[in-house]
Amino acid sequence: MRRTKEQAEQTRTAILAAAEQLFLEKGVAHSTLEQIAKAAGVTRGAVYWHFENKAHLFHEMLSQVRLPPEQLTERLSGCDGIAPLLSLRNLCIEAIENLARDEQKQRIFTILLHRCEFTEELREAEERHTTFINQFIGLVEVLFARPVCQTRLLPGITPRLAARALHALIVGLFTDWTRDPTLFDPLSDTAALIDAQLRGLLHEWNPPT
Amino acid sequence: MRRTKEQAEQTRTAILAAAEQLFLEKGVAHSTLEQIAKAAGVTRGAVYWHFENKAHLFHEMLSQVRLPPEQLTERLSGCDGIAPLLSLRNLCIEAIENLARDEQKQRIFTILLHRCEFTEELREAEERHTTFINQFIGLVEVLFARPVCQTRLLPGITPRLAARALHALIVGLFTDWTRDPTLFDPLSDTAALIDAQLRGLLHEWNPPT
DNA sequence: CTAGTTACATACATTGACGTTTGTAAACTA
DNA sequence: TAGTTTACAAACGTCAATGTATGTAACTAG
Repeated sequence: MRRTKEQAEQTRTAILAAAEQLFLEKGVAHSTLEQIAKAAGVTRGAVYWHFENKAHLFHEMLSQVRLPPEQLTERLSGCDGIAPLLSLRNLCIEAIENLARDEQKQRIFTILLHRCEFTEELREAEERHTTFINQFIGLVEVLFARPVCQTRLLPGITPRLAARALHALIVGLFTDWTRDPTLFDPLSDTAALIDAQLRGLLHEWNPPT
Repeated sequence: MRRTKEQAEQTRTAILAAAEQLFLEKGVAHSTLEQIAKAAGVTRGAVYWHFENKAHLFHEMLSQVRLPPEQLTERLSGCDGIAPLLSLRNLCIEAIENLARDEQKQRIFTILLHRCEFTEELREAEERHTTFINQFIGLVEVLFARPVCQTRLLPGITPRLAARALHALIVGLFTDWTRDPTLFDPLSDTAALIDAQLRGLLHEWNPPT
């Protein structure tokens, strides 16, 4: 009954897909490897063959959507041109719209935000997540601190505060929307929401309509 | 070894406190009743005497900080006076500042946001949570929809969108801050952050300094 | 063609968490 | 003050989940 290499790869992705679904439905801690195996049409033997344990399986699942850190840095510090703020704005809008379009990302972010406890065994995954977030905030702060940008910040708004505000809004939108997708339509409302936030942070923010 | 009534109440609160601490450290699903009992200086017998099971214990823990729905309604629809928007603004600021001052609230909200999976057994708690959030958003939307307020909304911003934006910001700030309390100082920065958001939603938002 | 390896399935042993039951002193109550 | 109830502790039985070990058929390299 041994499978060929590409068949093995298929069962591996089947296990990942089943885990995704079960984590979403019942939470990470409450999903058992037996259930995952069954949902994938295999036994636990297959799961243990492809993954060390549940934590590693979870980790591999996250790697499917996590964009490498370099890419984020590139995108954010690459906003060099004439309009770094506009680039940042478009990046944020893109991020949310991508989430709205990619169903797998939706599932995985829903799991991250609502269906998992960051405890000891998932510490590695948590650290990656935290690192990513801090990197985002840091890069945005640096961007806001550029002379061209900083002069446009309204009184009382520091680069650091602006970066925090923007990230909080994005996280909040993700959180609310994954909890209840009928709350708003990311594909039509995101730009207005991001622009509203930026309008409150900057002088004369007039983005393209 | 039987205790008096008030001693019994003490062990009850001791169990709740121990649960709070353990949920925070290891997550809800990964905390066992045995560990909780031990941390409270009792045995599982005491836990089962005071609480039906872990889900009910969790629920009771939440009830310690959840303000009753009527109170929220009262506060929000009670913003009748001359300046409903200012009342709303102050309410939001207060909420975050309260969190910053009350360590128990911090722990419990951290658990809610980062240390629990909303699965079948916690469904009741999740529903209460969701209901509360939806009520908040609904009430804020109604507030923004009042003629006095709606005329001040910037073009492209509907009452619904404004309510979503405000809630998303607050949730994001809670989420980010409970994850890393060094990110900003709620007691000094909150007002600026809320005002920035409102400034992006409304005409001529000039809050008191 | 055959040895070795791969990709699993199956079986096993262990643990641990839960819920329940029983025991029991001390505190109430009449 | 005797009986009753309270507030637990301690012991029991059960089951589910994990990790591991073993079995095995098919693929593959030489």
